[in-house]
Amino acid sequence: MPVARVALDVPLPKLFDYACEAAPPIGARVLVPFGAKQVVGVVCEIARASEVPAERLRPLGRVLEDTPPLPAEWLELARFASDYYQRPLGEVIAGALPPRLKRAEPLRARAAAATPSAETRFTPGPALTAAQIAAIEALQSALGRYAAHVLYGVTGSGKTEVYLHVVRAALERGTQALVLVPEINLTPQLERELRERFPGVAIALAHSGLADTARARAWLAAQAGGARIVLGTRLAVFTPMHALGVVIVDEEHDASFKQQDGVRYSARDLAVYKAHLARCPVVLGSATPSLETFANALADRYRLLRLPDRARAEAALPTVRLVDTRRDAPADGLAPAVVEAIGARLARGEQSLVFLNRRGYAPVLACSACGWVGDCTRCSAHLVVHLGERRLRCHHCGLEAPVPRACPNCGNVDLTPFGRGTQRLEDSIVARFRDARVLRIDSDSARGKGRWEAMLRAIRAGDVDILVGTQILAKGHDFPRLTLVAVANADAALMAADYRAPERLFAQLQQVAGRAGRAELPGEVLIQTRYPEHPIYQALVAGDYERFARAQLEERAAAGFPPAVAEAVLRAEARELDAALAFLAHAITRAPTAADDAALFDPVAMTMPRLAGWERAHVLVQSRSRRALQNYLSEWIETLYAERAPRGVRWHVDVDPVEF
DNA sequence: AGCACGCCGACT
DNA sequence: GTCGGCGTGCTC
Repeated sequence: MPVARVALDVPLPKLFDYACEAAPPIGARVLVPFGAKQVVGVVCEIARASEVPAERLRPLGRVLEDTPPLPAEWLELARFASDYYQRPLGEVIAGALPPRLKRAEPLRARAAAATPSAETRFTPGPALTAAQIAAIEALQSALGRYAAHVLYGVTGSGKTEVYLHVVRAALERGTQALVLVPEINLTPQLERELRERFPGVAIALAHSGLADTARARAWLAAQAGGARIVLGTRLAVFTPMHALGVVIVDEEHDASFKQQDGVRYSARDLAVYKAHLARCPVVLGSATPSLETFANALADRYRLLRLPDRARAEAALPTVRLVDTRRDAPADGLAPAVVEAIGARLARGEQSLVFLNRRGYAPVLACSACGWVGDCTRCSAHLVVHLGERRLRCHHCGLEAPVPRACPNCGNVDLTPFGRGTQRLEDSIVARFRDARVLRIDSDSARGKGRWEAMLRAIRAGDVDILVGTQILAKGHDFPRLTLVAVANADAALMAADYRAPERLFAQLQQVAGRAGRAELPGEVLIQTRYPEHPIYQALVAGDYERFARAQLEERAAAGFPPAVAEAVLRAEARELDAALAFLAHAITRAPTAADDAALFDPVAMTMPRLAGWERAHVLVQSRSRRALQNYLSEWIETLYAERAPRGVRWHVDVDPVEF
């Protein structure tokens, strides 16, 4: 009797064997008895016999036939993620499946949609630049085989147009395209563009904003091949595809591609592997490629395609100027030079954007009498003042409290908001520019169905003079009348004790700077800083990402940081920090010895030790080679799985971590 | 992770 | 007397 080896959603690094009369297809969803319950799993292997004694084998429940078996290539990607990210296959599969398919109730078949036409219609776009044509030709010639490309194009250089042409070429070969974007807000705009340019082509969306049934149906349409284009966020990388022909990762440098809980995968890295499995090209697009990606390009593992100029001949890159706030002191957050520049735009009927990457009214509420500070009880963070709703909010765990009328410690009624968020900045800008139409855009003001889209329309229609916003505004949008970007408080990010901080700050500022002057009007960027001589700001003024990236890579190599080395952490979480640290101290004694190709560091609390009531600490592991790191980790955690973690302590491995 | 079983303290 | 605390073991 054959044995079905089934992946189940349990934190155990193994498959579970079930007896069956006839072997179910590999990749089938099945309902199986597990302990006292019936659970949904996925058949990963068929074996002739099991190591489990026959009397303990239970019969496979039933095969769930409302969906076809998952393709071998899909299982292969899950298996790769399981090995690379050191998580049991069952957990990887459970994290990859849309929630609706983790339930046994059959998904009702939907009336077949109109059959997609055989031929691909493509609405012509703007005339292409020579650089765009060269990039498109290079990508087209790579169709049908695996090849990784970095599309390094300055803001406004028309990367999207390159994507569209490559998607077209993939569709014309009868294959599908997978397009990943970092944030859910970026999907509507790209979806609209895809629908306009590919009329009649079925597009499937894959992101967490979809209803469960819609997400499952999109998944099935992609697997069956009816959906020709799949567009989504990081989770879309797990969409099974019938005939994948090209993978595109837009804004590939963006940290959102790294999943920060559960299976901590990088969708960008898995996208590259997915393309490898499908033998198709992958395009990693960015104006500021991640250092990992840039290093791969320099090492000729990825082919570098440059778009050095803006696509519209009349649109020049914005000039970047530093405003030294030691000399030009800001009032209410804006230096006189910035106020003057905004005033000039108002006079000319142009738009300004004031960028402040901190939402809320003020980041801290404090008592001037006794020094009390409004802190989150669950996180090592201050509560942020949201004045409109009169609430204090933790931006990490979502905890909310009313703004206290008096100091909870000493009763003083004079509580002071310290610092400045977008709400406060908006207030002072409204007060200063009385006749201007000011719009604040951050994830608070954009919440609610259709709000974000409506705001974008208002900006494009010219109904707004001054925008105040966070990075939600920074990505991928074209505002033709926007000619000034002022960065209110860039220096905050310089203080971060994180070797990735310079890279992130550069990318963010370059990104937001790129909103200025995308049409015929010239753009200007003003960055307020106390450290105008800092190399990051100098690099931004020079507009020289490549030089900055090379310098950063040298620094990283000299200091022994990625991408010169591969990193992972073993992280522990507990109610008390000591319990987490004690577990790690014990775990270290179980680590493989005699490994001269991996270095283990001491257990330390994380930079933000407490999150949502859990105290977090970790042990860093570094290695010259990814393969060696992987072997080291799997050997190590095999012993940890075999032991039981102390009560109240949970642990996981984070490979290629971005949070320390 | 769940969930069962199992052995010791304050209550319907 | 038993409800329930969480320690330990197991899930094919």
